Amino acid sequence: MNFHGNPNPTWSHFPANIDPPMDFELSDYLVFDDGAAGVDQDSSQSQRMLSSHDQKHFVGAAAGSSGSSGATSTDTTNMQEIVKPTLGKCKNGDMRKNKMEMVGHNNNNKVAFRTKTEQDVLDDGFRWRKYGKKSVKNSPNPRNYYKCSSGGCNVKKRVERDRDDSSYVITTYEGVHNHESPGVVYYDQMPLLVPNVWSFQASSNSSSSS
DNA sequence: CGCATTTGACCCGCGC
DNA sequence: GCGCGGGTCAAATGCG
Repeated sequence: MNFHGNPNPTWSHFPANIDPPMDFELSDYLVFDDGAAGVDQDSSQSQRMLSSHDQKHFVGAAAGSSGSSGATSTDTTNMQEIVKPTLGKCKNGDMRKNKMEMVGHNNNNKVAFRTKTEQDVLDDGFRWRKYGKKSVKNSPNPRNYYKCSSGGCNVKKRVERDRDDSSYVITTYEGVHNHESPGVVYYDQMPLLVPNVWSFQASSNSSSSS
């Protein structure tokens, strides 16, 4: 995959007041704090069930466009809603703990998006290296696993198509980038780093909710 | 040549 | 204890 040649914008770095020039539709946005891995195989179920949840926030503040990595094709992007599930399913963070460890608890931040797009992989401005692909039982579509290719950055990402509506892609981010993205957007002299936004949201959510 | 992708094997947790 | 399912590794391969 190529994020650089990808005509898609870095859709995740969203300055609040910029029109999202994207050709997909962000349908749902989930924040999983406290390391709860509720997204997993239940991702589609989660957000579906979450849609009935009353904690919804519009994504406007975290949405926008980056336009740095070549936002070209665009059409309409409708940010719909942010749902904060705060699920507590917590399976386990990393089963291969003997081989790799979660560096810091930043990795506990999990965010899942459901995005309406024809593309399999959305360009979020970061460079991802695919390290696995797996067919999951709940979905006819394979799930792809990516790691941030930046050294020292242990952010992971899962991408799968919605089993019920293949026009939707469910992207799950795990962890927070400890670096700026190649496609970082400077907005008002401030680099907008999506992971930071997520981190902020997640932490603020968790902190404020308690 | 370096980096990304592919893909089968392996590991681990969980449920029965 | 065993099987299943999900997640990760790592060698091979391809591409720029």
